Amino acid sequence: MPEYCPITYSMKVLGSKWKIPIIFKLMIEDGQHYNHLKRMIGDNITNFMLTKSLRELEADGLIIRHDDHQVPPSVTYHLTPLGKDLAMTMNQLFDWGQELYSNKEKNSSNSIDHLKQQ
Amino acid sequence: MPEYCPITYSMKVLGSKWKIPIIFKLMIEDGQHYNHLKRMIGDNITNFMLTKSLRELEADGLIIRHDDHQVPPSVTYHLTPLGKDLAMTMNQLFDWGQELYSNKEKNSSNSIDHLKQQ
DNA sequence: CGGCATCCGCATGGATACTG
DNA sequence: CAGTATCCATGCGGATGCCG
Repeated sequence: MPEYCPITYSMKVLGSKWKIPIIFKLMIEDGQHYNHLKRMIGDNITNFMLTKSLRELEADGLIIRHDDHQVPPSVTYHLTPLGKDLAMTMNQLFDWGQELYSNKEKNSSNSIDHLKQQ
Repeated sequence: MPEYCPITYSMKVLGSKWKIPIIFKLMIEDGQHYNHLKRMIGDNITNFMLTKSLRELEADGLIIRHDDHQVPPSVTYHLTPLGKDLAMTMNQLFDWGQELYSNKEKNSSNSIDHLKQQ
């Protein structure tokens, strides 16, 4: 059964744990090498998950894997136009995330204020 | 350890399976009753998951639960301003999802074309 | 350098039955 | 009508080790 809602479909493609960080890093600097990407993400991603995520992003047409066929291996990853089109949406999600966060902070401090008044 | 990236934070809040459909339905028609919402989503969501999702969305400040304290029970769910602020982002994700989908279709038909040429 | 193979724990989500 | 309470399956993601 196909996925009819484009939003749900987008969430499926972007929703796994490391996809957004990867795309975000490639937006900052396109054409990064595997290990450079890994270091930028923070080194807490395993090789397995990084490779898996990159292959899926490639299959979904968001990035392109460029292999120089050298020894030692040299592979770079680039955003496709489709991948780059995510920039605007990312910015909006970023802004909304900050709003969400400050909203939560506000609620927390309200609870603290409530305690202080006792 | 807090979540420092607002985008990743947003994805955590919106990422579970039924959150987006729920918000989307409330955008179409705000103030829906529990069972009406359930029917609109398609009846394949269980009571357990719907309740769980609604409670989490409420805790995150995206929706408000309004209980009329009647017998029989009458409960409606409304989007908060924060929830409504998602509309623009949703629209962009919708457009991008369609782009993503047509991109995939194109690749599929290319494969078919390739086969046809043999 | 840029991966892949394997095993495994745990969280997410589903099925079913029951209730104020 | 609007939920709860349990139990259970699956799959995502992590840990570790090996490879061309």
